[in-house]
Amino acid sequence: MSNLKLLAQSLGLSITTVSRALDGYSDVAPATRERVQAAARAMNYRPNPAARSLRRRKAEAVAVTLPTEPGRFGPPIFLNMLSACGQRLAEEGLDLMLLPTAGRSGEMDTYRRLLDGRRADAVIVVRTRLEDERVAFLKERGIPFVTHGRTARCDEHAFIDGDGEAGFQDAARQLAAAGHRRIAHIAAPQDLTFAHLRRKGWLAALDEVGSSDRLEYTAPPTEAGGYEAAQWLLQQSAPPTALLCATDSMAIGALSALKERGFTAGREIAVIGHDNLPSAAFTDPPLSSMEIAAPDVGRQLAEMLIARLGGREARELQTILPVRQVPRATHGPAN
Amino acid sequence: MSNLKLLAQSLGLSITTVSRALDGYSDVAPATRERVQAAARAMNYRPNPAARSLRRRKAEAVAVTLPTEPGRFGPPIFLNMLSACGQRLAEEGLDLMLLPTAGRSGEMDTYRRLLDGRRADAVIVVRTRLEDERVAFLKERGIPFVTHGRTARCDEHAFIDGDGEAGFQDAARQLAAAGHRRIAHIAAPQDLTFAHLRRKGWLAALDEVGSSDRLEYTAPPTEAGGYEAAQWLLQQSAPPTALLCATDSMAIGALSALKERGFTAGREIAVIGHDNLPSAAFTDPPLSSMEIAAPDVGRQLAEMLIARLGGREARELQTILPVRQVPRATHGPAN
DNA sequence: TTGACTTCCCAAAACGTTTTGGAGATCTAC
DNA sequence: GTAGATCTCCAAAACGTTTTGGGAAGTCAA
Repeated sequence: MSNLKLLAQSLGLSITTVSRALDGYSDVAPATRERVQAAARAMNYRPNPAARSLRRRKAEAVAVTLPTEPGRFGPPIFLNMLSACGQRLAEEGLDLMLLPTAGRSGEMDTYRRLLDGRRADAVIVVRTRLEDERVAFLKERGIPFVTHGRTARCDEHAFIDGDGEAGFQDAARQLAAAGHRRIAHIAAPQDLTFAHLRRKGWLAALDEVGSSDRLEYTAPPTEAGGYEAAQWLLQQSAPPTALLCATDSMAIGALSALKERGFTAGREIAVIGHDNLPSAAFTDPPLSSMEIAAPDVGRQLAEMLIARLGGREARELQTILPVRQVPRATHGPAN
Repeated sequence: MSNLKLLAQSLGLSITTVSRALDGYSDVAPATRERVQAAARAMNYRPNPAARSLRRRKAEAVAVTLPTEPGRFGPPIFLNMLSACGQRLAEEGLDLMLLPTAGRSGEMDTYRRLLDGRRADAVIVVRTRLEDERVAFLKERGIPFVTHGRTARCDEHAFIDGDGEAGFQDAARQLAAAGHRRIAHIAAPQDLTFAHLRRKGWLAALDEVGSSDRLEYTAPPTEAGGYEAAQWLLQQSAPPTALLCATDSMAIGALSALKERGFTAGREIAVIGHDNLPSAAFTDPPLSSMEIAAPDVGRQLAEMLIARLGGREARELQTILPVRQVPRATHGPAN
């Protein structure tokens, strides 16, 4: 549209001065600065982002890579988080790029292209795994990044995560206190960090209350996975009286399996999930769940990214958010 | 990392020739071309995107703006669609930018910034409204764009959409054929095009079968909205025997309301939704729904964008995808 | 008056591509 | 042999910023 040259000409100034005036340098007279700013507004001048990032050698953009496994992608609220994150980044003049990666093999290719091409100044990594090659790669290259979820070596990088371990420990403890003795866990694949930690919390609570049963079944983190898991668990010789599910999606599948076998969740068998999906309040019976007790994970994520880009140490940017129980109707006592 | 200058030096060629060799121009000798390409691979050269787009005067990026209304954002599968779209765009060297817009007022600001700054060559508009100022703005500016969903004047722009009207007409017709006489509609706000069209399909079917009842209730397209709508409809003096819901989320809320009043969906009262959410198969009873009968809306969206950027006329890029019924257990006959 | 300091401004050189407008060979046809 | 065609290649000029390294006035102290 309009550029510095035009702006400078129309003001009878040099490009340099106009540029510096807009950037608020101190070596331009206040009067001139205001004149320039007014003119810029009038011509609604916007710096050309390509030219700017060419010169500054920065992309002024953050990328988030989306592992597009066959099937669904993560919890449905995920887009909301990204959206909140993008909103905060935009305030800082940073674009948010969506980088879908096809399958786990293409993932690293995408990363290489991304970084060789300097298309982003920083990266958001989601769906972290305990041993995450993406994280290793980014650390080796020295690119700032923040992960959504922890890894085995997360003491060495910035991350934000909910305290799923404590959440599951709490939940299992409460179930035990309510008289449950066989508290089963419906687990998600254990290479995913969140799944690992939630299981760990469950185990810790079992240790705590001295229960020796270790009923569990691992399945994909979907409704179908939860259904399959519940089916299997219920046909054991000593079936569980409570199902602690890695995600609400799985819990919803489990509810369906219970119903099919004539059980009422919350009476014969307790069910608890995690994520507090919008639909959790509307299952039958309404699903007891838990959720991260912060309204703005996306924004916090952006904040950490910005801090990291500003040079803050990764060690100072490690947030574990508390998880709050959302009791509804399915966590009832053992009968 | 490495640039044309280095590459040219190491090959004893000029920058021009290297550039043209990589772009496959015909005025460079085949032997040279291959030598250059090999060297580029070896040094894993990637053109600097900022420099390229500065010179080409193109952003090599597509933006999608996300209206972040308070609360949830659209159907949960949405991110999957974007992901598929981004994947196809990446093959074409186009980045996908996420542009969250805060509230309906900030929306146009975001658009102006986006386009004044030439940050994107094309735009994806989602959650279209019947009278959509975003569309008007883009058309006025002459920026290529594709909408996901129709508008009142969609004959003048590229769009992709499911045939919700036919889907709802089918569904209502089938309900009538099964003996239902009071088929109510749980509508989403009518400024949203998809909501308008689905309602229209419902009305058409009622006309067709000569039903004069026009039971309906409009609410936000969420579980809570569906719950509220069902509550209201069921306490009318002549309550409906079937609930045709604008979305599965609403249908899930409606199911919950039915249960609360002691009804079994699919027996006393039929319920049908739209979207075929992953959880629809696991509600109690499993929710009858419908869905777009195409596996790759996201990819098709990308394809249209690419065609549009390639100069194809908007008129030739208007896709209405058929909607397929997904009968489960809640569309049962009137008793 | 002079020299040192400020204050305000600017010309020119980057950043890494693409594109324009040839230039020097080599070949073809007469 | 020579005029033109044809093949290869290249120097230089963009694209629109930011940044470097001053320079020309004006101010102040001696």
